[in-house]
Amino acid sequence: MPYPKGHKMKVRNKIVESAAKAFRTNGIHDVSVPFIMKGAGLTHGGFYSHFDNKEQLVAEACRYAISDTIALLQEAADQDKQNPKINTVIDYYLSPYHRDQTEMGCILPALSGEISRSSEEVRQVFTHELERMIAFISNLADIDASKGSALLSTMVGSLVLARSVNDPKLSNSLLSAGKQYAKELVMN
Amino acid sequence: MPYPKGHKMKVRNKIVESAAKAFRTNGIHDVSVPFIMKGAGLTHGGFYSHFDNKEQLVAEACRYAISDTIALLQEAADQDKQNPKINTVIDYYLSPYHRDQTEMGCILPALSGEISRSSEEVRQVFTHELERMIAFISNLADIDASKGSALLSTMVGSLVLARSVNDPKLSNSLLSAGKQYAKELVMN
DNA sequence: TATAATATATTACGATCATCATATTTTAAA
DNA sequence: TTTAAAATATGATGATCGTAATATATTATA
Repeated sequence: MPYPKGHKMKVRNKIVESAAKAFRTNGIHDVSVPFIMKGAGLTHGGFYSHFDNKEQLVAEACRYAISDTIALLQEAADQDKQNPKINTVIDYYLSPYHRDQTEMGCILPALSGEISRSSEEVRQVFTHELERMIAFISNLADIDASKGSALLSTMVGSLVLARSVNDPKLSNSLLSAGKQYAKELVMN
Repeated sequence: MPYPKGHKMKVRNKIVESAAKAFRTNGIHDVSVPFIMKGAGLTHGGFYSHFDNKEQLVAEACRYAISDTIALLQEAADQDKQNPKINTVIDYYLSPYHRDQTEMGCILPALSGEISRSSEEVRQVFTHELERMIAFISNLADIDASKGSALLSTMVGSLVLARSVNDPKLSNSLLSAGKQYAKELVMN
């Protein structure tokens, strides 16, 4: 057996990571297989020994990206012992930093639009991961899933709009408004 | 002078309309110039006598689509004399009908993700139209622009998530939660 | 009806895409 | 050190893209 045990799996993970980064920055359709492979330090040829097609990679990259985001938010919540943890998460989520740092940011504002036009396979994965995200948020805020959904929707909507406008002042005000009313929603 | 006066302008408008429909259904990058022209009853060759490039059309289609949406929401608001008008708009915006009718629906949930990765020209137009949308919503709900922004964000976020999930029950619950808390936001 | 300006269609170009076939490199085991 | 399986790279295919050049069709005016 050539190549060390687990080598292929490691490479496969690097491809998924590269894709998850690239998709969040540039969208799904705008990112090519060769570009993703280059980001993983490879050439395009070997792609199909790892995945059946691009759509399969999209599904895996979605799963990876949401898990990553949940872990990141959990970490942010754990670090701050003072505020209600949900407030820390809201502040992080709707910060200028998160708005401008698309590469490592939440996948929901970056790709939801495209996902809604993707294959059933991708939407299936996305659905499952979104449920996890809603559960995470609701649990952290100690609210029911319905209220948690509305909270997440406000966060996602504010971020996606803040990212799409040209005017920094308007963008910041979208973030601020989102933060304020997201927190009020949790409390009332 | 061949062709009747204003003929070219009419054709141009048909191209913009065709693009606005196609983009909302299939995204910007996934829709080709030949496809748009076919939707307007033409072939692709004449495109560049109407527009400098595709990006210019994207900008015009965005402007057209948002104006169209505002007019549609205004009409819905005017028809219902009983409820607070904003509630009628919220109910329409977060209805299963609007979720499933992407072709004529609001551009914000459909294209915000892609717009945030578009040219300055497109983002400039989008910014201006979003400001009009916020003003319209705030005015209708009789709230300030900050609260109006948060309201619109909640509506957009709920719809974009409801469109991207695979499970009808989850999708409907995202709409319902959005409706409920959007209305509460207006009242409190 | 003939003409000429204008609008549209046909055709083509180079680039890039997803995908695949084939060649080359890598390295664990013999 | 050799070998052969496994992983990766190279190169090619057909499709489609945005864009442009050129040919054809249309129709208000003369």
